[in-house]
Amino acid sequence: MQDRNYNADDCIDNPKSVFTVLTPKEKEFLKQNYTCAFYKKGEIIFKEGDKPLGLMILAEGKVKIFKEGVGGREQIVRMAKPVGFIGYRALFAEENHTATAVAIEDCVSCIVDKESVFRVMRNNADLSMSVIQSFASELGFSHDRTVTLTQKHIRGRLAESLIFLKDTYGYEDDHKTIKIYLSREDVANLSNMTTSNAIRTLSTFAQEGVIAIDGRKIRILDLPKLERISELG
Amino acid sequence: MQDRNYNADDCIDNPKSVFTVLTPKEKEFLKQNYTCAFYKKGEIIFKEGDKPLGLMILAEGKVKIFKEGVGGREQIVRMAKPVGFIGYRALFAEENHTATAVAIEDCVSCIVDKESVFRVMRNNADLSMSVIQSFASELGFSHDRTVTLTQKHIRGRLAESLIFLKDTYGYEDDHKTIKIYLSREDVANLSNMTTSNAIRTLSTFAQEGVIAIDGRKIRILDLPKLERISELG
DNA sequence: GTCGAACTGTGTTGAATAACACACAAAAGT
DNA sequence: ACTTTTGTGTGTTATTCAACACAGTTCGAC
Repeated sequence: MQDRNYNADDCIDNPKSVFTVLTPKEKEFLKQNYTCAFYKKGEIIFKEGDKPLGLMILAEGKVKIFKEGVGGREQIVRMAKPVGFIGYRALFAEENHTATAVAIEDCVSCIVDKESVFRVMRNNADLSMSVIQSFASELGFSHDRTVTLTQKHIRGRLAESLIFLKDTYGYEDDHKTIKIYLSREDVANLSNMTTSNAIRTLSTFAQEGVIAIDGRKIRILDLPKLERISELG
Repeated sequence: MQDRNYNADDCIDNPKSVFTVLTPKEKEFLKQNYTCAFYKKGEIIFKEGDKPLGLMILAEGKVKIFKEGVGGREQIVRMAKPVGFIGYRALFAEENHTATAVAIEDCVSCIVDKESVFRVMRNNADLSMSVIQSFASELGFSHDRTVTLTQKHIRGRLAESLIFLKDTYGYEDDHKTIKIYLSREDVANLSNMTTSNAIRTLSTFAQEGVIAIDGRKIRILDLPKLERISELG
């Protein structure tokens, strides 16, 4: 965790961030009240129980957010991508973090001081509405996931997870390879199954020609079929 | 679904509602832009796919919100109580409803016109912040639920559901009976299990002296033990 | 009050999947 | 280069729980 030569202002000026609704003056204000941090792959960004210090914006890299369940078994509840918030739920609920965030690859994250965020939000209703919309979408996603993970069978759960990863991170230049490289264990923790079963089911999908596996690289060969598997449960 | 002699202004003036942060003028404005509706027990308030018309406030009664999953099997994602919002996720996400709401008992609900809500929120940051906080809490609850429903065993899931119902609706005057009367099927749909297993497990709990059952009336006799069952998974 | 439908309760069977055990490969540290 | 650790892959066993079947009971409608 150390600073690098990343241009810190990028995440506030980034056209894909929610900050596009801000006035130049407000952007300037935020830029004066934030710090940037670098995280190596595998590093913990925040932990269950930590107090949120401010609004964290993931500027570069990918992050998994998970909760520890029965017997320390982890369930991934969210996958973050740039440019997006991380740890904002706890901040706005005025609680400590109820989940842990770990860098999947090297990351750059900016933290805007809590007071500054709240001050800008008081004056700019558009920002508040953006935050509300983020929450509303996220909650919808969480409800969907609850139903999927509890009701679908292993194949359906894995298929849906692969589609979710594709939708979230997109493809590499070949338009087939999912643009994120997870361990089998992470795939399992995302899909509510054991690592063994994730490995087994991925192999089966590969045998059936739905996907191709090369180490952690997963290529989707037959998306319609994958969607069908996901639908059927 | 018909109007009754319920004093419609109650839900906006109610000290437990989020509207306490409004100025008298703003309250007056909202009161001029909303309608009230009465729903009989078992009636559908809104359905998956419906377009949200405004911000619904549950003024009286209890409501279950559920999603249809694999093979039409329903999963209850939320239990609403007065005074609280219902159907607000879809409204703020600018989507159609992704879940269905059904009255568990006779209900009164007020709908504040969408435009009016948004207008007041633009001018009153406190209201926006209240909405944000509602969302943040709800999302935390949903994440918790995902982990519970996927990882805990039947006994743990049922125990947690009973505690959840107690925390949400409280006790009757005897300080033991949970103040909501659900069918075994609803208990099952809340706890991700079949009706048969809900019945069976409730019986077991009763035999063990943890709870007492009298029809749909459930009395918690040994809360610490119930909490232990929930903890263990 | 009577009928039918929905709800509740209990036993049996079978399928899904977690748990475990182990072998091998790859990566990381010394 | 060697060891240690971590990740991957595969077979076997054990357990949980859904599915099904059926009987009794309560509730609501007529």
